[in-house]
Amino acid sequence: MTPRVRFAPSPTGNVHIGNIRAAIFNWLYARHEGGQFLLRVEDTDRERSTPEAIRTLLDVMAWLGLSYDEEPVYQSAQCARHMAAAEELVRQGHAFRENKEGKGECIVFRMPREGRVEYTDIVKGTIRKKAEDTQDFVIVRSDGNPVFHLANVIDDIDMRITHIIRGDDHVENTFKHIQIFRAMGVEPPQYAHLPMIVNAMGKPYSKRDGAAFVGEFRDQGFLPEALFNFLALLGWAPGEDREQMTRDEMVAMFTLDRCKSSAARFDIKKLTWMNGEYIRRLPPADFMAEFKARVKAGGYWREDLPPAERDGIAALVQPRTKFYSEIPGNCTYFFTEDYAFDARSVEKRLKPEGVPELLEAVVARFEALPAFDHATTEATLRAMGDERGVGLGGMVHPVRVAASGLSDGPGLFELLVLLGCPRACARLRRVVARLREGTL
RNA sequence: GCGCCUAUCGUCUAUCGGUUAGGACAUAGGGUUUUCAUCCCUAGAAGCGGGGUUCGACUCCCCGUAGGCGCGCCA
Repeated sequence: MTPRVRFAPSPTGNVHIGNIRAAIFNWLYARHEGGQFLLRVEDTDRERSTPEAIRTLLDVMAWLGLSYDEEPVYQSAQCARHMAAAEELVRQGHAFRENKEGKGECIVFRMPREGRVEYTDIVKGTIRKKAEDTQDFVIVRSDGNPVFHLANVIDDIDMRITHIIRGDDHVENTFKHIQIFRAMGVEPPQYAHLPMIVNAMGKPYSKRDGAAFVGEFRDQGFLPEALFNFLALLGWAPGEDREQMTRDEMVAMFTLDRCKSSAARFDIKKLTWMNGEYIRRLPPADFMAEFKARVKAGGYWREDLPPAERDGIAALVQPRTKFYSEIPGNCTYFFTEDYAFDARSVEKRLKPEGVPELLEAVVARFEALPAFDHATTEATLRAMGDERGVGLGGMVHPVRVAASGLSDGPGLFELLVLLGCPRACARLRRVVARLREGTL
């Protein structure tokens, strides 16, 4: 029998990072085992389960590449089936009607009165509980609607789910669930409860800890591959010190018995590092697509940019980008003459005595150059640095700040060549003028 | 309160009774580079406490301690 697993979120408009991690583990397990990964939308809460919320859920799944194998099941459509099951349970004596607190008649499921209830969790081992520590629970509300436990189990039966991989917060529910399975005459599936993801304080990860929803990571410019890789490593380690892996590699190595059972802290620094790794390895065309979109959104994009210049800029920005939302903030000077000057850099590199004269001298030499390329610009500044006894650095720093407004970024000569001689010299001249006016 | 679960560097983790307890992120220092990023090198950094079992415990058992989860006519 091939394994069938499912991701069963309730669509609330945002998909929490902990939730999607469960989806990832289910997906990896299914793909590793050659089984099926199914999606069940638990949309019984009609208020929150709006079409937009469902849309968001599907978008997030697609973004992360969490492909599912059959048409999604919408739980709201299964209500009649749930009720029929409840009636059956009453008929069999596994459940009974009761009017608690005068709210009207509801259906209560009977838990065992003696002995113990236990199951073997693939990641946590055997978990057991004395029957006396369990309690009967409502499966159909007095308003006639099935409760989560009932709906969840009946749907899992109907979908022929073989392995339930979900968050740790469900371990207690599992005692209830396996009893419903048995009462329905169905052998319970295998369970694997994943550790929770917690924040830097070790508390449950929430909105207050920064990005908590998948959409926020996407907006900040994290790559789905990086987020997927990072999340897969929270509670799972393939061994052999493997960390950065392709999706195929993860699929090949994923097993539930290598999952840990203790909570994992979400370390945004490591995610950021990993994202930088993924961005650096991106094919230039892929980077360009996002680069262009971000620059455009920032209002800096110029359609008239020659392709060579455009590609050159992206090539310089790509290796320095850790996440996309750094764009275009870290490279506006490529697109506009009205770039911002970093105050500390100006103070350190442009304010010292003699800088205007130095920049003027650079302009004079640059404009006399027969060719304006990496070799000639570097040779020029190197020679000037030697003549003045300030070294190459003494030339590069002021020129960089004048030309870009910043003291860090791509190599100066790459930058100058991309700007071209006329534009670069105009920038230096403008800086000289502003320094003399005292307007910088 | 009751029940269940968990416990290795600051963080993610490896270790399935015998290791100088390994790797990665982060941090610090150094090298390369015109800066930044990258890259390379180096350093510091861990088995919660107490009992057992064993020739030998991070590893198995028990007791503490701490934390998490659950105890809804929420999901």
